[in-house]
Amino acid sequence: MEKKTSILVEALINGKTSAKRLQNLLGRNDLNTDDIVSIDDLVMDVTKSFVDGLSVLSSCDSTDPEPQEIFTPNGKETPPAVAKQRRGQYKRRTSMDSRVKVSDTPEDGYQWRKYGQKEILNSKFPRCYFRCTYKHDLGCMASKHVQQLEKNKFRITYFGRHTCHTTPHNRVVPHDNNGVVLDFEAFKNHGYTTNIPSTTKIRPSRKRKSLSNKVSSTNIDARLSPSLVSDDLTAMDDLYPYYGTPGSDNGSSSPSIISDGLLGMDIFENEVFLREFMGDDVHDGIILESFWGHN
DNA sequence: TATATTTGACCCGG
DNA sequence: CCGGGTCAAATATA
Ligand SMILES: [Zn+2]
Repeated sequence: MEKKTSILVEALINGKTSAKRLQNLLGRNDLNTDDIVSIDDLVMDVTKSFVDGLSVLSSCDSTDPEPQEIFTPNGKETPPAVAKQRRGQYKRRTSMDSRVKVSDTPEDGYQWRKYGQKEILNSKFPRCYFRCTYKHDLGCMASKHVQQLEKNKFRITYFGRHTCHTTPHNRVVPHDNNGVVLDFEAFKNHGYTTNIPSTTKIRPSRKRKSLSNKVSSTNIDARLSPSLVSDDLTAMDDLYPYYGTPGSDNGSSSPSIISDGLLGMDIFENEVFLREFMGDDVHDGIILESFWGHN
């Protein structure tokens, strides 16, 4: 049966996909508890694909005759003509496990690949669909939908989580930029506070170089939301920049840019971002630190 | 050459 | 059938 074949194929493809993701995950040595859970799930998925596939095979092997190849009467294979464009089953849509944020920029530091765009009823702007750039290379299943609500206002819905463990792009190296202002007001305006558990503690650390060496602390405009303020602004001790920009800049040209801009903070996906405001332009820039961990 | 975007067809649940 | 999500061939870009 064609139906059974498609079920079998789907099962095998699921197994292959899960095995690929599992391979990627096992290739790492800095697994967190989330990854452990993922590994468990992936093993279950692979097992299930075998069970499903075997189930299909055993059910049709004795009953149904083998499906014959289709030939034209004169022996030539049926030409696809314009090709049937028939596609396999689409992957199951998962509206669960989604997170939403509204931002004034569709960028978030991750590398995405656009795979679609749709006009949405009662929406002024089209909705754009993205998946992680490393979906195929690393089996990362993260994706997002971006709906522009108005000028400089985007609603971003995230699905799945990044397992690619790549560092977000577009990073800039902050120099010793005295006089830079950190505008934590950006916090409140992005709706992040509602997503931050009140019990969340900023993990203090003395191992790392204080950021106040690089940014004049007297100029820090700390208008953080109350739950995040406190003396734990020493949590800045825990903030340090990653280096490296896969883009065009070589890191030496960035300092002047930084010192001219206004910096704001961003929190997303357990990471703290510094963002640079240059007039109307906002450049997502520096990942400072993973925020609250699971272990 | 290789990778990213565009875009209409395809898929699927309601 | 419709609306929204996805696929993939054609196209663009470096
Ligand atoms: Zn990813």
